Amino acid sequence: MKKYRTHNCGELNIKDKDKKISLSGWINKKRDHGNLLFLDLRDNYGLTQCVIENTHKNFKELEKLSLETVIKIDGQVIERSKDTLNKELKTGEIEISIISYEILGTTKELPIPVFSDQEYSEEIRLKYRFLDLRRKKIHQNIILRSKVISFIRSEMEKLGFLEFQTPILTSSSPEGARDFLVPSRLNPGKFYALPQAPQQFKQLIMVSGFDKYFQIAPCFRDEDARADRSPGEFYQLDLEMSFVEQEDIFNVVEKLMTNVFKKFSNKKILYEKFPQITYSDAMIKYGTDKPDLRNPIIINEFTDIFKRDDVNFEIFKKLISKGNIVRGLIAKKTKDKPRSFFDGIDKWAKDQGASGLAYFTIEKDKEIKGKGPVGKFFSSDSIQEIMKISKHISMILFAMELNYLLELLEIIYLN
RNA sequence: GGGGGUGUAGCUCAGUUGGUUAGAGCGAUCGCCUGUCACGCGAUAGGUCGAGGGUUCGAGUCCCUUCACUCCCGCCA
Repeated sequence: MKKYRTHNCGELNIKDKDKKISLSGWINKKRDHGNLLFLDLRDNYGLTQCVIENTHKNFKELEKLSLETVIKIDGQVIERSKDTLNKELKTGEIEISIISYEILGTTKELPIPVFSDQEYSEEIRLKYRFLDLRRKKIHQNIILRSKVISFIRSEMEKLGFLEFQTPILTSSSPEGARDFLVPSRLNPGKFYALPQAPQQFKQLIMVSGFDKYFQIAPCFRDEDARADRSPGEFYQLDLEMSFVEQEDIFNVVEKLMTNVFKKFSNKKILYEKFPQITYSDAMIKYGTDKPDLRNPIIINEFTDIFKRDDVNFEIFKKLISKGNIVRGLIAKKTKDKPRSFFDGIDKWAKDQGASGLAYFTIEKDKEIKGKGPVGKFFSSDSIQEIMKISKHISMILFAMELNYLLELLEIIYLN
């Protein structure tokens, strides 16, 4: 018998029935029925339910052990009766009848429970990082990250890339972000910088003729955090190729990204070949150089509508004559929204620094007409002209400046 | 650097218009319970209401200062 375990907590099943085994792990959860105790033992690989009855000499001791105590259990694999199977668990067809146990590590009272889906503030999670990383979801995320990175390495190698490490302590490079600085003991008053990206070193590699380089590279930037941006330090897949054009690089990255998502995600992959949009097209249609193409809304050009004689929106007409343009969003299913919905959007636009938001909804009862603050300025004909863009529109928003529109996309999409 | 929000039990949170002894769930401790898998039931312990100052007969609640966390802006190829 091995000292700590013969199996891990995720591998025993009905085929191991009657085997004498040993497991080591953390007590994930206890269910104490007084004369019968269930104890879920957890390790990196999974959970196994162990069971002991009050006729056993160790029953009272095991009952007293607190969660997260690390123990070794010697026992026998037994088949669960049909009505006590747990299909949620890989090991749910069996359980371990405890023969003896040994405490490997005790615990104080836990500041945060491991067995819980409750969310905790980052502050408390980082303070007790070792407990946070024991929690199921976080633990599995870390395992997933390891597998993704390892997969990326093997894919890059298959594509003929060589992996290089580059130095961390370096001199400052003239990039946009502020450098992290590390004082030098040997040169008092002088500092190393941490690399914002492996820029200089990979260029050295490439001019030395190594042809294809990649690195899962640590990058350090001394800038403030954001909700979606870790402060200071992150990793990026960094790559360089020799004697190639833009398309060659797209081919490598597209293949890699689709393979990663095919392997690790169940989500539908929308594009094997990434859509290519020029910067100017993206700015005109979406108002951003990183559009989310799952969002069907695009920004339309309405300057000509406002030039019509049967449209009497004088403020915009005046601005157009000075060379401004009018662009707008068409939103669906907004006709029956309460006034507060529109006021909310208007207030939001003002919060963003705009003077306000011109909008109207379209009524289609007897004749087509515009409703809302600026609806009366539009003739039936001009609205029909707008509806050529989409038959299903019910609201239209105008703004004179592109920047405000792009963020409106998001808020309307969500509503 | 600027603006907003939050801070109450170990954790997650409630606390009305300023008014008696500040509550709940989970966790902990103790007791009961032989088929649970978020087991169930009962009891007990646990509080500098972030800190400091002020207003008031009286402050978790109002005001000022300060600290921490958090979100947004700035910043980040």
